Amino acid sequence: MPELPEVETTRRGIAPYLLQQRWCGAVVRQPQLRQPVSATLDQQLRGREIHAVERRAKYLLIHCDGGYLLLHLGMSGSLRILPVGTPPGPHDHVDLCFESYLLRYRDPRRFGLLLWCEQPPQEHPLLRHLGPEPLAPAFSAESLHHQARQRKTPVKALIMEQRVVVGVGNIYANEALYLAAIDPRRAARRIALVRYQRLVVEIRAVLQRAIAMGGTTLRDFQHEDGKPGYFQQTLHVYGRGGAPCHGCGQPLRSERIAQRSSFFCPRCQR
DNA sequence: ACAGTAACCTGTTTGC
DNA sequence: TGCAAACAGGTTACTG
Repeated sequence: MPELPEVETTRRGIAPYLLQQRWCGAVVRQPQLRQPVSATLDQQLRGREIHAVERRAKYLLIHCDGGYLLLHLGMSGSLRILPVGTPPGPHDHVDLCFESYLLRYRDPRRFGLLLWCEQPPQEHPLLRHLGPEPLAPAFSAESLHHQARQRKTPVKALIMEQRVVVGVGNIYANEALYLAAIDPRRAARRIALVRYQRLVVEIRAVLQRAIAMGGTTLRDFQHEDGKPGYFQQTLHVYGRGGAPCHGCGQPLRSERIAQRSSFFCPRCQR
């Protein structure tokens, strides 16, 4: 599930429970994630106070005195606030504990990440090479057009590259290209600046809309998890191969582009 | 420098 | 109906 809007929704959901609080400790049941979870996480966190809960790309940074917890949800991760003593399910790998509740990390596929870091974020190997945030001014049509100059790669692959722009996952790459009327297979260098201007607008619009909707259905992190479906009613192309285009009624095409499932309207997108 | 592939893991869906 | 293959929202490392 986690693309940028869901990570941002998670950040907003957990932040009120974390800010100004002190960690009581951590329980690691399964340390084997994308990188191993520190065996001493409990000692590393215990007693530290949290100052800020930040998002960079799809990473969450929980800033404490003396360092920060770097967290990624991978393909299947989720975080929830639960009462102390809630029995863990099969893929509940880590509990991060406070006095009267806990932050529980669940991740069936274990592509996620949970690291205690003391070096500055901008120097961290996982964060150092990340491109601009899509909602920040540094992400512009001009820079996108410039980076696309020599690139024969399909434009969809380009906008999913983390060093070009962060946080555009497979769903929103498909959606944004549909909204911008650009064929996702088109070589990046064969797209004019004016079309990149529209693409930047649509990437921002689709992400902002999804954040707004995620905020309405995933607001309460204390109870169940509010799962997917939150943005699904408004998807134009993703997962709709063979179904009629919302614009022209022609059947949408489904194709693998750069090893990712892709959906587009061959008539509306050129 | 760039494009393509494999790999990390488990759960769910698809197809025979 | 049952089973195996294919596929899934991400990212990185390696290959040619």
